[in-house]
Amino acid sequence: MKQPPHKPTASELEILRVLWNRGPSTVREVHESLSEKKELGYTTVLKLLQIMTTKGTVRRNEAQRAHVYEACLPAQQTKQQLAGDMLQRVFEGSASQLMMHALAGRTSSREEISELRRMLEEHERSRR
Amino acid sequence: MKQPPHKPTASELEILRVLWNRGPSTVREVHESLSEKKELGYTTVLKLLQIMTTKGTVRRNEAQRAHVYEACLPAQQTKQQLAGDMLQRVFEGSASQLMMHALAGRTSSREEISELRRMLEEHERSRR
DNA sequence: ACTTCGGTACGAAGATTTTCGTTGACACTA
DNA sequence: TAGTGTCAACGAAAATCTTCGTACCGAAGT
Repeated sequence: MKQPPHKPTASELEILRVLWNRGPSTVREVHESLSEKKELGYTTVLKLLQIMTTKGTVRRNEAQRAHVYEACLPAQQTKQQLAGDMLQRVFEGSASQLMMHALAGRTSSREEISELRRMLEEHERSRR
Repeated sequence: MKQPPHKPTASELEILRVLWNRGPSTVREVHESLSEKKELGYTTVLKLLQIMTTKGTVRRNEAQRAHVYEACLPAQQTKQQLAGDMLQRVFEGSASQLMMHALAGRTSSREEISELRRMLEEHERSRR
């Protein structure tokens, strides 16, 4: 069966972020990367990766003794899915509402703001 | 103990949205509102509301026989928390990335875009 | 008084997530 | 070859979420 892309859980997302940043990695590598931030057993990471494999979130290459995992979908696609999901579930599709709440309560640098403006331009241009 | 505001689960969010839209409501009212979208038992909603009460997500007024529930926090605050959380967890704090992915793969109306631009103006103005 | 209706409370089952401990395979090395 | 370290597989426990069935309670009819 062709399953729709699963929405990753919080832990799965942490792992995906490592895979996106590092590229294909072994369990050890993912574990080391995550350990910098918080304590977490090696087998915990292994199990997560195994589950994600059965879900089709990641695939693995077993050619080496230490299997090498990589995300099935590009970061772009999953991030877009997550953002779109929240856009609907929380902000009823209003992107400006989403942005307003994301920006509230933080100080954005001048660069951030001009980047936002640039992105908006671009989006508008490509729209038609 | 003073608990930090809980991040609502998917189901809790659906309920919160009803409470935000309708204002203080009875279980029946929430249930009816949710039933328009999907089938869901009355007691399921009741239970959820009870759990949310113990979590401190909602509070209830028991003056009437049918208790009246309302969200403890204003929509604005919870939404801000959710958006900020995703901003960090998925986009490592980059608002422009968030916006790019939120806008990708959907056609935004001209109004939506100018609304975004307006927001950005305002945010920039209030920044200094 | 008896029944019915609209409500709460409670318990519990099933699903999913998160976390590890243990076992056993394999390979390197002293 | 015995010992040590690295790895995957598996099972399982604990926590959390989601869903409802059942029991019980009071008010309103009849």
